[in-house]
Amino acid sequence: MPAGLRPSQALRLWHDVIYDLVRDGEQDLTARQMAVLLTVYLEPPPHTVRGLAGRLGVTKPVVTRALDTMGRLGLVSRRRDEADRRNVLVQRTLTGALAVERLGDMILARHRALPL
Amino acid sequence: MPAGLRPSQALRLWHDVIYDLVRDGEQDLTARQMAVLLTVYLEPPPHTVRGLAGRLGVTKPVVTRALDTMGRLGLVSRRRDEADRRNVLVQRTLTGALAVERLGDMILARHRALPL
DNA sequence: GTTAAATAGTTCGGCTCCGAAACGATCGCA
DNA sequence: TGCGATCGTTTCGGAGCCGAACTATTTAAC
Repeated sequence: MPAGLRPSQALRLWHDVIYDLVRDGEQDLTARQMAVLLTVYLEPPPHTVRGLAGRLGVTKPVVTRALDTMGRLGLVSRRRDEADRRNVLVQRTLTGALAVERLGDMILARHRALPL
Repeated sequence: MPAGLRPSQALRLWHDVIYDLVRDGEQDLTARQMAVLLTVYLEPPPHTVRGLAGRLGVTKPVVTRALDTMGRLGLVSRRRDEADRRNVLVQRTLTGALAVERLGDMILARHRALPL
C-alpha cells in the first residue's frame, strides 16, 4: 500500500490531472469511454462487449458506441472471436497503449508535484 | 511531496476511481464541468466566468453552460458582483462541498486499496 | 433439424454539448 | 454625456451521447 495521501492532496491531484486533460484538449473522452479504455488496458484479456457492459454497469449500446468512437481514434480495435463467433474481442493498439501511458505520466507528474 | 507512486499504481488508481464514478451513475459531469467544479472548490475565490474560462482554456459559453448544469444540480450558485455588476461570482454550496468531499473520500479509499 | 438463447449491432426520438457570432447590460474614460 | 471596451448570456446549426426496443448472426439444447 502506498504511503498516506491526505484528503486535500487527493482532491488536488484529481483537480490537477483533470485540469491538464481539459487544457490539452485532445482528451474529449467521456467518463464511460475512459472507463472502457482503462479497463481494456489494465485488466487481463479477453474483453467482450457484454463483459465490459456488465463490469461497468452500463448497457451494451454504450460499450458499442464507445468502441466505435475510440476505434475511430485508433485507441482500440475489434476482432471476431473465432472460437465463438458471436463474441467480439476488444484489442489493444499501439496508439491506445501510448495514450494510456501518457495519462499515467501525467498522473505521476502531478502526484510528484503535490504540495506537502 | 508524497511517497512515490509507481506508473502502474497511478493508472490503477485513475481506473478505479473512474470505475466508481461510472458505476455510481450519479456523476455524469463532463471533464470540463468537473474541472470547473474542482477549481471553484480548491482555488481561492473569487471566481468569475471569464476567469474560469481563461484558466481552463475554454470559451465563455462553456463555463456558462457548465454553471447552468451544475447550478441545476445544486453544486454551485451564482451571484452578481455588486462592486462591478458586469461580473458574476461563482459561489460554493453545501451540496457541492459534500459532493467534492465524497469524491475525495472515493480517491483516498482507492488509493489506500492499491496493491503493492 | 428445429427452436430457443445469447451476442453484438442498429434504429429511434430526445437530450446535451459544442464553437462562433450576436446581444444586452455595465463600466471606464474623456 | 457619449462611446468604446468588458462581461456574461443567448442563439444558431451541427454533432455526439443516451436508453429502449429491435435486428441479424451464431450457438446450444433437445
